[in-house]
Amino acid sequence: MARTSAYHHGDLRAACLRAARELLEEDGSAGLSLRAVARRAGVSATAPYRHYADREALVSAVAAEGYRELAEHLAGAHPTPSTPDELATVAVAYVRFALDHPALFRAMFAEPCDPASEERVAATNAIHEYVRSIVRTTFPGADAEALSTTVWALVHGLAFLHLDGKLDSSTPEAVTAQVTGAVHALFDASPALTSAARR
Amino acid sequence: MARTSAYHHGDLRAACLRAARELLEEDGSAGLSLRAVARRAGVSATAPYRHYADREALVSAVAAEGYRELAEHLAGAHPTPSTPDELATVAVAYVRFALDHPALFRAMFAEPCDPASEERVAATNAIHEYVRSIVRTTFPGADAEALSTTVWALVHGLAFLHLDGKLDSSTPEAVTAQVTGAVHALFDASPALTSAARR
DNA sequence: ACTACGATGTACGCATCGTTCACATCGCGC
DNA sequence: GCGCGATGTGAACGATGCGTACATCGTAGT
Repeated sequence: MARTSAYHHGDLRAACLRAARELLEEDGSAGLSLRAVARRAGVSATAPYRHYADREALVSAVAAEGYRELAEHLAGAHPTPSTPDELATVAVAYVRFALDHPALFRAMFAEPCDPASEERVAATNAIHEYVRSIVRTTFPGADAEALSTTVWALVHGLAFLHLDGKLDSSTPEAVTAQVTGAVHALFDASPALTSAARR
Repeated sequence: MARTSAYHHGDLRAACLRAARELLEEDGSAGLSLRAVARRAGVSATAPYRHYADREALVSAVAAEGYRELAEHLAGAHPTPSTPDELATVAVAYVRFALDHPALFRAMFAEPCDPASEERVAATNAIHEYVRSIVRTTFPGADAEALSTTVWALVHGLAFLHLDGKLDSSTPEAVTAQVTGAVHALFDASPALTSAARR
């Protein structure tokens, strides 16, 4: 905590983000108050306003960070997926991320997300583009646009259903099996999709 | 507003629910405060506490009502879907519902949803069972459990992605085409699923 | 007919929150 | 040195969730 002085913090912006992340993981979205963030950063209640216009801006920043981490996490699962199996691995990583960071994942997707935050739209576009590129290499003949949103939707829906306890998330294996099965169900249709694109 | 007296409201419970629904559609989830609900019902700020333990309980009640309406809406789209096309119609209705009642839909799914609310889990179980029954009649040979959660996840994900503006929701036709296409992509795999179940 | 009681609302208070505004304090460029 | 812009402080306002004590009603039992 490189504090430049007793008065000035040094890097309040980053400290707020870190505090916000921690509060999110600890107390859920409800616990994320600007005042609590300020408290945790050891700073007055109004100091964060120097760096974030309002609570929404802070949440957006946290969400954007979450998007970046998600992207890293997916890339970590498999750098260059090019088969349905490898794609399934990435899908499992997506759902795992949601289950490992439930409050963060909800903050990323479960809020109105005013489109004004460019940081946010850029990050989500990156995710979409990433999925698109995977689909392109995995199914060169298919309609990449349509198929990528379809697979994204499938995985995204699985993540939310798991988060809401609608699906069996008791063991990592159960989740893996569920997600892998669902992805394969979709990809067994790839020949049909491919021919449809050629038609 | 059958008010039994100037003092007693008559049916505050129902009035609160109605007010909450209205506030949700008008101001989004953030605008849903117990005090605002009380105000709209023309009653003191703490009166609703007689009927709902806390804010969370009210939201749960609204969400449960939302689940019931969703079920009705789906049934209205097609009473007894038994082909992929008819199932796609129901899927479109699902996404439409989300887009027509964004705040309500988010309240239904985008919150931690403590599993203590039986009203809520019962309602969501009903939805899941409904999907399951459709899948069973549409694909008698398939693994109904696996396939139904897969299709639910697909549609659910599409709904959220549309809600978040990640997909083109500019015209109803675009939404319909998107959802129909995705569902068909999944169902073209049904023979594979069926054989897998038999294996 | 009266009365006691349980259900329903009200009045009031407390802690917290988001946000604003005037002011204090620091570091850096002149 | 020193002045100015960036950064952080403090008090304050209105709104919120929620708890507690009290008021008011319909009604059942006498």
